[in-house]
Amino acid sequence: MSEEILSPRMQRLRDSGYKLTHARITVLKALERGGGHMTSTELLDEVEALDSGIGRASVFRALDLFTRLSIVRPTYIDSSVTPTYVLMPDGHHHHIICTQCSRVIEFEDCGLGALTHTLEERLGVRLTGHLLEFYGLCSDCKDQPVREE
Amino acid sequence: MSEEILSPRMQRLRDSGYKLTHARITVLKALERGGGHMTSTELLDEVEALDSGIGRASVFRALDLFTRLSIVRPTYIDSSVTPTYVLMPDGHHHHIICTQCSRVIEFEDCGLGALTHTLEERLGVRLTGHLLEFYGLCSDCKDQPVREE
DNA sequence: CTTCTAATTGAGATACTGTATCACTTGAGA
DNA sequence: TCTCAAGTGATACAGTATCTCAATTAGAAG
Repeated sequence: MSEEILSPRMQRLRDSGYKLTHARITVLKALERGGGHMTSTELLDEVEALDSGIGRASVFRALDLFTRLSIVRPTYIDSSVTPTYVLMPDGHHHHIICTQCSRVIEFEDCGLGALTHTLEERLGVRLTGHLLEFYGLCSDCKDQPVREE
Repeated sequence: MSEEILSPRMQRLRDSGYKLTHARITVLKALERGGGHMTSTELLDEVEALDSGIGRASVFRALDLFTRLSIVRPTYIDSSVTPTYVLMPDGHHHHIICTQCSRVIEFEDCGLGALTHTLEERLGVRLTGHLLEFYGLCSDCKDQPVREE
């Protein structure tokens, strides 16, 4: 395998003391294909398409590991039954979730670099990433009353 | 019932056109007792303790409604199977999650008021709340290598 | 390259959480 | 008080994540 070109994420895996296994690499590829937002079901399908030999358990184990490494982050967008896994390219991600129609609007600038630094110094922690979510009504839902579907 | 003293949250419920039912009030009380972070299981237990006549379905329905009103927000702190419901007193909440031991450290100031305003103007949305999560290692886990338990 | 070993995996049974259904009850406006 | 849409409780059901364990594998050492 062409292991000479390791993506930064795979590098991070190895540097943290984890093995660079076929299953983990495949899950990472599937996540990257998904465009950043994927439910576990969508991910399982994508992994299945890439390599049908990989078991469910390994996919969930990889997700769990990636979460701990801030490569990915589960969040609740639509259903409470299935988290959506958000890929965090540089350890962070920001979006707006419409609480009416579940539309997700992403945005880039958050200006949280300074706060990250302040928190690390003040609390003695080591921060590897962050997720900023705003909730509200998108431009389409804004003028409709808040009601159940 | 002493309905004369309505908490701001209950007021928000009614103002949005929802009935102020016994089940919803009880779920809100249980959430407030829980100190702000509760899994659905913990919440079900707490509601059971307050009034054993309330059914599971109503608790989940209330959570769903409260989520849409930004009274509460589910987030995945520990396991991906059970979201933790975070009470958002003023529509927003901020915390740091240790990806090693799952400890949650809360902090107050986020300085996101200006960004909220900018986003509303630029994107034409109506924002009712936000959740800011930082991930990393707490002061206790910082010096240990990243490993599975 | 071969050996070695702890880490990791795959399969599927299992556990558990959230949802759907439906007859009954209730909040709140008239 | 009356009325009825909104909401509820019970429970069966659906679907997702976990657990277990024998088999496999990544990567270090020789």
